Amino acid sequence: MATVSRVLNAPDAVSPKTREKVEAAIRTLRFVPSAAARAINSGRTRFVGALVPTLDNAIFARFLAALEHKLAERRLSLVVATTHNDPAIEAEKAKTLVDIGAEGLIVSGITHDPALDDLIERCQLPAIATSYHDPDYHLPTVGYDNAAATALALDYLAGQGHRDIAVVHGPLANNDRTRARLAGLDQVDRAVALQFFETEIAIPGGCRAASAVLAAHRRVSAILCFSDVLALGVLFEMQRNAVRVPDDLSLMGIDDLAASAHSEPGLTTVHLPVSRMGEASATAIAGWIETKERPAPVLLAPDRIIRGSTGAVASG
Amino acid sequence: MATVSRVLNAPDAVSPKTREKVEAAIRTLRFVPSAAARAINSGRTRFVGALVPTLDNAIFARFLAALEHKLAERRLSLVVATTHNDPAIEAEKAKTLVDIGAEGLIVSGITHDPALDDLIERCQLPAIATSYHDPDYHLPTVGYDNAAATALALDYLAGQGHRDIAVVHGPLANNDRTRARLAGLDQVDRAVALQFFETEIAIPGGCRAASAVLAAHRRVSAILCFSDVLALGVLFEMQRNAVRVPDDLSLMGIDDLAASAHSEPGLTTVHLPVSRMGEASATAIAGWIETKERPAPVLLAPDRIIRGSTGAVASG
DNA sequence: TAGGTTGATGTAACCAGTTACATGTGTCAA
DNA sequence: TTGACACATGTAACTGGTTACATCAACCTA
Repeated sequence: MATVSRVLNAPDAVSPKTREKVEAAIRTLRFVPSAAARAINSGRTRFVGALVPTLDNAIFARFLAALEHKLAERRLSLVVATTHNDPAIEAEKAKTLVDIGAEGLIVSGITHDPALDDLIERCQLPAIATSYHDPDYHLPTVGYDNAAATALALDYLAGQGHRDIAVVHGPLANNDRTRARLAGLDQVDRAVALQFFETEIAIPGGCRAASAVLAAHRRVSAILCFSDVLALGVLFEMQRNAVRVPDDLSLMGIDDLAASAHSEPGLTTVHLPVSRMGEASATAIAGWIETKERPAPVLLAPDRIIRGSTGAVASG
Repeated sequence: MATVSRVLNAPDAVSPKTREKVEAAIRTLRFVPSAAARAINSGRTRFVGALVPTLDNAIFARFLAALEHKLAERRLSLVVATTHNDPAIEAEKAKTLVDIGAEGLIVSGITHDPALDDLIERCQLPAIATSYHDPDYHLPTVGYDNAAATALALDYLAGQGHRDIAVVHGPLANNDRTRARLAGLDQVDRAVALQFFETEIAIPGGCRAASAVLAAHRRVSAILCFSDVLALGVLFEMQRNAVRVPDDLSLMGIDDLAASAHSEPGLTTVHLPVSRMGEASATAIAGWIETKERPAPVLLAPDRIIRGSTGAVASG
C-alpha cells in the first residue's frame, strides 16, 4: 500500500525492480487511484468554481478562457456555473460548488444574495469578485472601473460634438455593473442630452433598441451601447434601415469583442481587459489558496479604441 | 459523529432537540463537511469534465451553456477545459480531470490521442463524443452528421443555380469535423466547381478568406462557410469592399449563431442543434453514471435555414 | 409486570489513500 | 567481524465522513 503510493508520488524513493513490479500490478489490476482518497489527505481538490451570468456573451467566454488557461498553469481546474444574473441561483450554485469541494470561488460583481456571503464566510472560502473595482468591498475585486469606462466613452462622443446621445444598456435589475456604467455618465462634465433604452444584452436586444431609437421623437447623433453585443445588433439594424454609420449616426460600444475590430465599419469602443482579468483572477485565487493570504484588489484600466463607427458632428 | 451525519443527511431520523443541539454546535464550531470525505464514501464526486476546442466560438459556449444547465438538473457540475484542437493537450487535460475525480468526460469529435482512449479504457470512464455522429465509434456519439450538414448547404446553393462556389473552412489538422464537412460536399450529385480556402475559425479568419476569394482568378457566385463565424467575417469584408450580398455574391454558413439571424442580410445557414446536443450529452452522461449502462448514440438532424444572404443565379 | 416493539443515539468498522515510524537489508569503514 | 549508516520496504495510524450494528430507553400489549 505505502509502496504503491510511493511509486505513484515519489518513484525515486523506490528501487527500480519493486517499482516495475508495482507498475505491472497496477496495469494488470487496472488500478486507478481514487481522487477523493487523495483529496482527503492533501486537503486539496485542485479545482475552483466560477459563477458567471451567462456563456452566451462572448465577453464571459473570453474571460473564462483566460481564467481556465492560467488556472491550468497552477494545476487547478475550473468548474463553471451560470447564474443568469439571478442572485438566488448564484447562491444555490455556489453551494453546489462548495459541496463538491471547490477550493475557491470567482463571482461577477458585488451584488449577491446574503446566503452567498454567508457561505463564503462560514467556509472561510477564498472568493474573488470580478468585472468590478471596489477596494472597500468585503471580497478582493479583480476588474475594471465600470463608471470610468462609460465616462471614457461619453467623454469621447461629447468631444466629437455629439449633444444628443442614446444610451442602450442591459437590465438594471441585479446588475451592479450596468448601474455603475450608468453612474459613470454623470462623471462627464459636458452638456449632453441622454435618452436611455434598456434591453436584453444580446444581438436581438440591440436590434430592438435600435428600432426604438429610430422611432423616438427626439433625434440623436450618436448611440452609446454598454456592450459591444448590443452595438453589433444596433449596427445590423441600422444597415437594415439604411442608416449610415457613422455618417448619419455614430455608434460606440463597450467591451471590444473580436468581432468589433472587423465589422464594417469597425466599432469604436472601450476595451475591457477581460483576458487580463481572467489571468489576474486566476493568479489571485491560486495564490490565496496556496499561501492562505488574501490578495490585494486588482484594478485594470479600460482603454478607448477609436475605429470607424464614430465621427465628428459638423459644427452648426 | 454519526448523529451529526444524520442531522445533515436525514434530519427526520433525529429527534428535534438533538437536531437543534447539533445544529447549534455546527454553527458555533463553523463546521463545514468535507467534500472529499463524503466522496470517498459515496464514490461520487458529482461533476463531469468537458473538453472543448475553444470558448471563443459562440457555438461551443452555447453547447456548454445547455450542457451545464441540464447537468445541474441532475445535480452534476461541469468542469471545463479547452484543448485548442491539440490532441496532446486534450489527453493531458483529460488526465487532470480524471485526477481530480471527474465521473465522466465529454469530448469533441472522434480524433483523439491514444493516451486519451487508454485513460478512458483504464478508468472505465463514461465518455461521450460530441459534434459528430458515428454509431460504430468506440464511444457513444451525441451529435449531428457533419457531412449531411454541408451536403444540405451545397445542395441548396447548387439548386439556386450556383456553379462556381468558394468553400471557406477551418484548419484540417486534427479536426475530423472539418474533414467530415469537406467529405459531405462529395455527396452532392451536381456539377459544381469548388475552390477551397482554409483559414482560422474566427472573424478575422473569415475576413482574410473573403479577401482571398475576391483576389482569386476564377470568380464565384457563392461562398459556403463551414462556420457562421467565418461567414460573418466574410460578410463584413464584403461590406468593406462594397460587394453586395446576395446581389453580387451569395453567402451561406453553417451553425446558426444568434448573430446570424439578425445580421443584414440575415445569414442563410444550416442550423446545428448544439443546445439540444448539450442537453442530450448531459442526459446521456448522467444516465451512464447513474445506471452504469452505456447510452445509445444520439443523432440530431441539422436544419436548413434560408435567410437573405443567398439568392438565385440569373439563368443564362 | 414481563416481553416485544419502536425510535433514538452511540460505537466502531469502513472507504482509499498518505505518511510517520519501525523494521529489515546491504554496504562500507574501522 | 562488527558497528554505523543509508536505503528500501512494511506496518499502522490518520484523514473525515457514512453506515451497519449494538445499545438503550420508552411505550404498548398480553
